[in-house]
Amino acid sequence: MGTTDMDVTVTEESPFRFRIDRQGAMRVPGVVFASRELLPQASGDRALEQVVNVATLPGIVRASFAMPDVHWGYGFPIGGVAATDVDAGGVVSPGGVGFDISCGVRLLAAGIQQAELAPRLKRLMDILGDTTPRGAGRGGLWKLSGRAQMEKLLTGGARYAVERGHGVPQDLGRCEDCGALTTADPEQVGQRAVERGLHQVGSLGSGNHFLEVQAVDRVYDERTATAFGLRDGQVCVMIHCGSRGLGHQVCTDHVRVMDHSLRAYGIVIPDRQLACAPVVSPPGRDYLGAMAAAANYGRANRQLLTEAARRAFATAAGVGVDLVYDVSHNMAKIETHEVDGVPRPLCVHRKGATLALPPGHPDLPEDLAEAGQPVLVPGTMGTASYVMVGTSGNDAFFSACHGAGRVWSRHRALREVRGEELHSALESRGIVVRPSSWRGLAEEAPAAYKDVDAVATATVGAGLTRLVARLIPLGVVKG
DNA sequence: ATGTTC
Repeated sequence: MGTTDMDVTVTEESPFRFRIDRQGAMRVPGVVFASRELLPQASGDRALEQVVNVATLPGIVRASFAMPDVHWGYGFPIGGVAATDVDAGGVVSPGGVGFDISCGVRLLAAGIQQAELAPRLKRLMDILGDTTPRGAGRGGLWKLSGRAQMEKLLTGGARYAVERGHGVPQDLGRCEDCGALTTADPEQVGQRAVERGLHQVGSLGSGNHFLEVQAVDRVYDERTATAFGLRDGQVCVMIHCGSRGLGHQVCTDHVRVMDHSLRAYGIVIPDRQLACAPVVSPPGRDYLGAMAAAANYGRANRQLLTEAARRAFATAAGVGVDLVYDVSHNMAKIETHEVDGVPRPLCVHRKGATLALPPGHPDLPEDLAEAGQPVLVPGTMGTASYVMVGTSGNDAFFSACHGAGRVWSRHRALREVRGEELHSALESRGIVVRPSSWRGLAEEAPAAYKDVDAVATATVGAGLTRLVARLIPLGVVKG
């Protein structure tokens, strides 16, 4: 038993699992999967107050969950998972998804081993650096002709990109939802969002987004790794990006609508950033349709960047690249889960958290049914990344962590780190870095993040996932 | 995260 300086009391229930008891307006308890060292208040972060706030939302069931990489975010914590009962007044909240709708990670496996690539790595990174659009406000690889074509992309996601020649059909079997949510409603994506998105398909963006060339450093589960298409020493590519200005504008627009509709639905919340509406209300349905459309934009974005990586590997190394998996870690989905022994339709918000279905789950595509759903956990520059798989004992609606999790603000990172020095330090360790800006590099310094190895240990220790493979960085293209 | 402050 311990009390934080923010007056949020956490009780250790079992290793890597802490409970926040119900109090005040909380409808359910909080549950935080972490070690004591990973608890957010250890770094002066107020995310546990946000876990408490989320527990007050209308219709929330089971608990307000936090993953080991949890940290402060807009309204909801990043690394937060919350499910509401659709048929019992449950709400959907844009803040529970985040501004970067369908931000996510895609892992590619190249047909080459680390040792074979070594003499050609610098050339590969030069090509990737030159051909991967990145930076705030920058354009992408695919310029859409106008709103009509945008609506096709918002409906078809990665599937539409592949139909237009940007990828191969096999890619779609390795995308969550086969590359497109069927619930998209492009009409709910405003004109301003469409205009911002027209020229950004196939671009990394900025902040923590990146394209990284990696090698499989260790395989923990040979059978599952093989099912995913991974082997020891293999070169991989990890792409982390989202829905750019389009997703941001969708979130902004619908937060405003819901902020104005709170009174009409009699919703009382402790923080305006939790603006929400019943899932079955017009603002709720409109947001979910727009969110799904923006999610499909994010998947198409990662599909275009995959094609750029394929061209670079073909040129620099003469080898092919296969998609391992594509996950979104900023999403809300209507899913069926048992609550008190009864299957219920729930709106599951995962913000900085991924779905992690266990082997045999009926929602898995055929070729992953036996292995389970891949969970992709990027570290930070110069650190490892993990591939994990879902497990059946996961009571957080089959959810898992999404990365290392920030501990320093961007402001503090800029005070503590110089981009040029970080670049030298990484290059001296043999990691080839192609930055977008020195400032951006400093903001994303490894010291600004939690230890991804500790996050992985806590995630597995809490029973949320099993380890499959560990990846180490060879080269980074920074957004 | 974000045409990095409508």
